[in-house]
Amino acid sequence: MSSQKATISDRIQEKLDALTRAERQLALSILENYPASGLGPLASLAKDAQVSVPTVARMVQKLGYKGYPDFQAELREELRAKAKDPIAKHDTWAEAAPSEHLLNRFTDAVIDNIRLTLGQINPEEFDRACALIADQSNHLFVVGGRITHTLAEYFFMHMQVIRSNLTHVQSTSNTWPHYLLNAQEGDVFVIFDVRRYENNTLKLAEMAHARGARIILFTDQWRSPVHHLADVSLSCRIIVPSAWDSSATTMLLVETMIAAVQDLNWDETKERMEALEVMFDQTKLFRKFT
Amino acid sequence: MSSQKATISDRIQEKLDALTRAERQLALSILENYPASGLGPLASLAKDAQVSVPTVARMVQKLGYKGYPDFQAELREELRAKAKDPIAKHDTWAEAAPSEHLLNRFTDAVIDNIRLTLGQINPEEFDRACALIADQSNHLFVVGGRITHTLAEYFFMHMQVIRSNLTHVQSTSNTWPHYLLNAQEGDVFVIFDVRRYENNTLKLAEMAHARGARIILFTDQWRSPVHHLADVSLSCRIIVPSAWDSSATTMLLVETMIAAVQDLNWDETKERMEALEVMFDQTKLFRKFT
DNA sequence: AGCGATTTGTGATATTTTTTTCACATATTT
DNA sequence: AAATATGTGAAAAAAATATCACAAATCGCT
Repeated sequence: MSSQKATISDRIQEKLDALTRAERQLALSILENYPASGLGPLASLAKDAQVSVPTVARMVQKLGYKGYPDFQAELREELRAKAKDPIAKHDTWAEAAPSEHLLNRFTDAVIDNIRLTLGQINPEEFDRACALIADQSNHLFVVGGRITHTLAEYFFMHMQVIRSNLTHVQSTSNTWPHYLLNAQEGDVFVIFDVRRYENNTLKLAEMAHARGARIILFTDQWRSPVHHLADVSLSCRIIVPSAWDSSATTMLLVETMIAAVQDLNWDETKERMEALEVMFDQTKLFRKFT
Repeated sequence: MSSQKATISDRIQEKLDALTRAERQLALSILENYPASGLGPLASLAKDAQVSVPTVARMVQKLGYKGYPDFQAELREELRAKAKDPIAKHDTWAEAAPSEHLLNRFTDAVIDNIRLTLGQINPEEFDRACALIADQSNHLFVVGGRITHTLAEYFFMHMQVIRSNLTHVQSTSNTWPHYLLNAQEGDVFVIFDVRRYENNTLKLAEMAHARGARIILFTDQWRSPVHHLADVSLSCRIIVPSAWDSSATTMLLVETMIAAVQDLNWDETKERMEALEVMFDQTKLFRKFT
């Protein structure tokens, strides 16, 4: 059911035959660089199309709009819809459920979060962060807060396999100052801090920064205050139709980073992974996967 | 360095720190559905961002434009340029990165996982699971394994706020048989088990099942053997271009379930949540979010 | 080619909308 | 407590739009 709403572009092309010479000239000019030209003032559009002002006014009414602003509003709406589109062709994600079902609304929101988050990411920064983390000559500290400690743990757990020389710090714990005693210039802190930002985390970041460590921050769209101290800030959108915030997008980034670091260290990691496999087989802790 | 001219989006992000709270709120709103919202009248933009008209006027000048129309003109120009650039037509997630960049490949895979996972979900089963979990007369056990224990913990942490009468069990721990002593008919087990499936988890499930408990299972596309015992099985696709599997989709489902259960128990939870808020404010553990 | 009908542009004007800017009260932050 | 930021309501200025009448151009047709 491609009930795709007809775009203005479609509408123009459809009516192209019913238009007069000057109007057609105008129409083609609109399509020329669509939809940018239609979003400027009427007079500019007229000038661009080398057509008079009344012609434009007459045509938009012919197309069925109340006036030029009306026409523009729909163009903007179209742009809005298109921006969200890439995969939004799905009317629903869980097709068996109505679109108002939480499954669909929640997923919509998460996809949106992913889209917006990735759109704002700076790949160079991301790569730089991965390189920092992959370098085993720096000690790696992983820091999580109250909500984020599961993400931190997830990240830490994988890093344990990928590299050595790392520590997991829980900022809500009161033992963390001890860890800092070992921190030195050049060490790397991966810090998770989303709203509501935790003062402990900020303090820890400040001390780490003072000691010359580099900070990679996973935060939300409003950015933890830690980001002033961070070498690389990755801010994720976390809004969902829930009383809670979503960590799904952050999880995606974390996993991507794990994969990237893994790739960088593949030569060594390979052996570790294989060793792990053997160990699991021996202990019969896991079933063999076929 | 890319010779791409800096977009307004870039510019906003760059200056994000130099902006005040309301301005930042506005800036994020502009980025929200970029660039459509910036192309409408100033007043609408202000309304969308829930910000006053002068704030908008002040910000665009702060960004270096002579006035709002000036700002809009550049937005249109950008749109024009983008439409002409054949390379920009690529639908990448991180637009600043080539489509072969891991950020894009990984995200593609996850979106795919989400799509396929949601497509296979039975909403009635999902709702049934939520209802079971929301019912506080059943004791709730949350069970995680080696990899999944972070997800289990995440789920448990939220459930602690939403309801009482629950226990977190780690299947890899050897203390879990003790928990089972308390399990009785009608109790609910939420079990996480993805490949490689863990024998301990299976045993635990068997015992729980034998005692008449009901099982809700989060697993992967190949399904843990536990699924034979489960009342509701939610299987998630977890394949990504990495040596590891992805938990992002499972996380999405878990969060959706948290939101759904939250909704079901909202009357009671409301108070708990508010109490929590007050507590955080008192302890000054978190900063006030505006 | 030439005629009538239709379309289009011109220039002006009225109308509406939008932008800009104020001063000041209220919030918020430091 | 002081400094800074923000919203309110209003009003002035600017810009954009909608219209009009009429002349010029174009078109369709014989």
